Amino acid sequence: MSGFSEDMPFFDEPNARPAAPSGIAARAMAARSGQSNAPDYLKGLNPEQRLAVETTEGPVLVLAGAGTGKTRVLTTRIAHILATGKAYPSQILAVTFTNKAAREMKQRIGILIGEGNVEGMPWLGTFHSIGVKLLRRHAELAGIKSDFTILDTDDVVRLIKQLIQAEGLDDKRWPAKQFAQMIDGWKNKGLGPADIPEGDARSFANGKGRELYKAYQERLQTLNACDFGDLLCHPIRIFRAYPDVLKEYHKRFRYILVDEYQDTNTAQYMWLRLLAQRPEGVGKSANVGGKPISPLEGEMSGRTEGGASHRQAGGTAPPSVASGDISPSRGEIGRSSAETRATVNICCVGDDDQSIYGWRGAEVDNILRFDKDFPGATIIRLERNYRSTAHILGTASHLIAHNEGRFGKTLFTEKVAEDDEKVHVHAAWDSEEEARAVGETIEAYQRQKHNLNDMAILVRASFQMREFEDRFVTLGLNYRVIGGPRFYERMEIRDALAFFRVVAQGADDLAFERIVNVPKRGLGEATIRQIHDTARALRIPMLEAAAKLAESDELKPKPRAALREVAANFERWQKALETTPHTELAETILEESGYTDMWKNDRSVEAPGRLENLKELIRSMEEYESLRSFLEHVALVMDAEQNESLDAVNIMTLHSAKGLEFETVFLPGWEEGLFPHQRSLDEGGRSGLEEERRLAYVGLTRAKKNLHLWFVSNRRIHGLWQSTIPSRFLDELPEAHVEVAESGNSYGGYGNSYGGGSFASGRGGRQNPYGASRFDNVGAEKSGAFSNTYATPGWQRAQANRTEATDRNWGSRSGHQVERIGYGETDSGYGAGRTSVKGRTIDGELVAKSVADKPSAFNVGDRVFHQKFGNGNISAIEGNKLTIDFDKAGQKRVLDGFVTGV
DNA sequence: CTCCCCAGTCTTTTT
DNA sequence: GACTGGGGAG
Repeated sequence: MSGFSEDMPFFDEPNARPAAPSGIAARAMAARSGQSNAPDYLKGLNPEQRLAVETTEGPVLVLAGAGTGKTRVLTTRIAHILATGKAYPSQILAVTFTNKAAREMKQRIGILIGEGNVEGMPWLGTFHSIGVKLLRRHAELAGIKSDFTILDTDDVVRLIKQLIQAEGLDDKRWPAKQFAQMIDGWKNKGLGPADIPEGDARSFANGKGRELYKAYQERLQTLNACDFGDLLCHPIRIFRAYPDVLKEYHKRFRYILVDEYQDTNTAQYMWLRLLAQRPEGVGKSANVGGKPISPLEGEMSGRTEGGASHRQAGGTAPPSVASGDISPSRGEIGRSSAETRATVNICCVGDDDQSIYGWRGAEVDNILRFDKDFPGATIIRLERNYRSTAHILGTASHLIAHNEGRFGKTLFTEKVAEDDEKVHVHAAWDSEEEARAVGETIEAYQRQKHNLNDMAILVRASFQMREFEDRFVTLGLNYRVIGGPRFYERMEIRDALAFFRVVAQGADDLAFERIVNVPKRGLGEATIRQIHDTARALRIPMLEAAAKLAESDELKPKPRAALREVAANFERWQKALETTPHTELAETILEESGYTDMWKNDRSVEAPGRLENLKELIRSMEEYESLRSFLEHVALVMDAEQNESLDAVNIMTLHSAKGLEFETVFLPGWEEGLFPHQRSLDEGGRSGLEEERRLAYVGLTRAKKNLHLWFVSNRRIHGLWQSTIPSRFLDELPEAHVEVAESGNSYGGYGNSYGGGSFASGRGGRQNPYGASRFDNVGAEKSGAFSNTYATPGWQRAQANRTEATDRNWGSRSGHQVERIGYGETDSGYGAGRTSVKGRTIDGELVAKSVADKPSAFNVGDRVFHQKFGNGNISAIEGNKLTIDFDKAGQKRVLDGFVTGV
């Protein structure tokens, strides 16, 4: 609750060190009393874990393989430092990447040392949230005020677009989004406008890249705003320019801990180095290495002057250039006697094999280079896996062994049960069958009393999710999608926040622009430009400018009145800010602005959900003290909460599955082009492939007991059906631990080809790896159960699209009986829209049979129920397509097979 | 100023 | 196939 503990005076004392045991320490000692043995919190750790916890001094790298108790080590280590009185909670810097990880750590430390004491850990958080904290304290050193706003990606893109237009450039030829990504990339490397490579600068906006970047930074400054990258880059700049400030933090942070170190980017690396790198060891070794300031300083100046050449020489890993500079001096510190090395107590935990974020700037090199960066580092490997069966581990290890350039770890487990199942590999004809078969497998597990919550489907790309969702809706199987669009990224949330932002900070022009004309008030481009110009000319915020304009006669009556109302509204709300509780005020704002009404009057399907989200937003505000503190958290912290109480299958991407574990895991889509993804191969070459392989490794190691991989022969990509070949990763799995499904939910057609040594035997000159006749036979045996697969739009279209080459594979299909057709809940489902016109030429007969021969059993006015949309009344019928007015979801067109009479 | 249609895009994602 | 953003028509 009190955020003041960090400002406790003892930091000013030179050799401040808790002399007497603190409350926690005392308690830990009490726990230990009576036995000379380890305290409770150390019990149950294996020897390696314990070493990682107890090696508190000096640099430590913990290589923690999947499922080896990484978080446990991290949290216990903190507890240990606290309990032994080595530092106060406020003297520990612990950084994570995600809020989720930070939250979990806080919670688990709380369990170890008592809830109340975690409050005293103000420096446990994400890189960004700690960055904000630093920046709020020293904002003026970065040229902004400490109440700066944090812009998210959307704001940034809009801002850049304005700048591009202001430069007189074509914003179509030079997309703002692309430039935003470039800036992000530069900031990930810690590069300011002056530091970026000439080539980069030239490649955008007719060579104006650098100017644009500069203009962008200036604009941020005048807006008193930061983007996410600045939250790291500003502190770095401050630390470098103001050694005194840095020194303050050197004194403060006795212990530094970093989670998921393999995911750090260059900027985060620099940031850590600055904080970990002590020029002097507690008063004694000021002249060791002869460099009073962090050696990074040298790297810095080098880069500013000869940035371009430096970068070329350094290739993709600029810091390695720097580490060359650093190592000698560090070496001396490292070798110097133990008493002077109260310096680099940094502990990084990570797994090079789980580095999957190279594409957003993470440098695996950071972790691979750790012992060079921090000479004398202790490297501890955690290889004892507590999660998965031997088969799963064996499979994952064998796969990842195909990568070069890794530390090399071999996970092992001690629990080997005879009845452990091997890893299953299944083949399916197309993605729909894949979804159907996975659904059946899930239901089979469910019948064996497995919880849906313990099962997960992990996909490579999010478009794969849809088919599973569709299938599960028709099955009535509960599922939850994890990691979709973030709560605060939704339009209504962002709109609402924009209102709040303007109220809290009248100078927030971006927010103002977002909502001046929301709901529509007839304030178009022309009026807004006028506000803009006035604001620029008078150097005042747009809100003020709007108020001024409303009082002048420069506007036509209509916009003038509208603007006057807007200005008056904000003035009123800003006044109320002092007196009204913030949740109440928020509600008032949304009411009075007409925003809630706007959605109430909206007939679209999403409207009710949006209103619900707004309510949720207000509800979540209650946890915060003020509107301002809420806004700060919402920018950084807020994410959609999931309904944990519901028993549901989890669907998510492989990326968002990192760090999670499930009893049963399904990994669909193991095909060349999708996984490994073609674009990774094209853009990343060999290292791209290796990152994909690590992603596969992450996927495999999520499973505790049951693991099912799938690949299909046909997949629809960008709306087109394409035949695919099995992923090369399947070839890299060890036969001893893998079992190719022969029957059951999958067609067994592939079994033999695997037995022959390769799934992908047909790769390259692939004629017909799935063997048409064999496949047909299997299909025929099961026609009763499976035939409806071939009535799907995908099938229809595939037929329409078929070519000479694929023709014979399809040959005998069309004779199958059609039971039900199409997707249920999308209006654009089967038969609707343009494609049908073309598609029918070939499969006209089939369509005619299945659709036209089945007149709808419903009548206009009937009350029906739909799995996804709930209850509604039929308002029109056209063949088997029903138009239904749903009570909640609004009007929708749906096929009759998907509703039942009520 | 607003609405609608068409064209272009479609890996992964945190903060 | 589906979604977004821009341009053109009303």
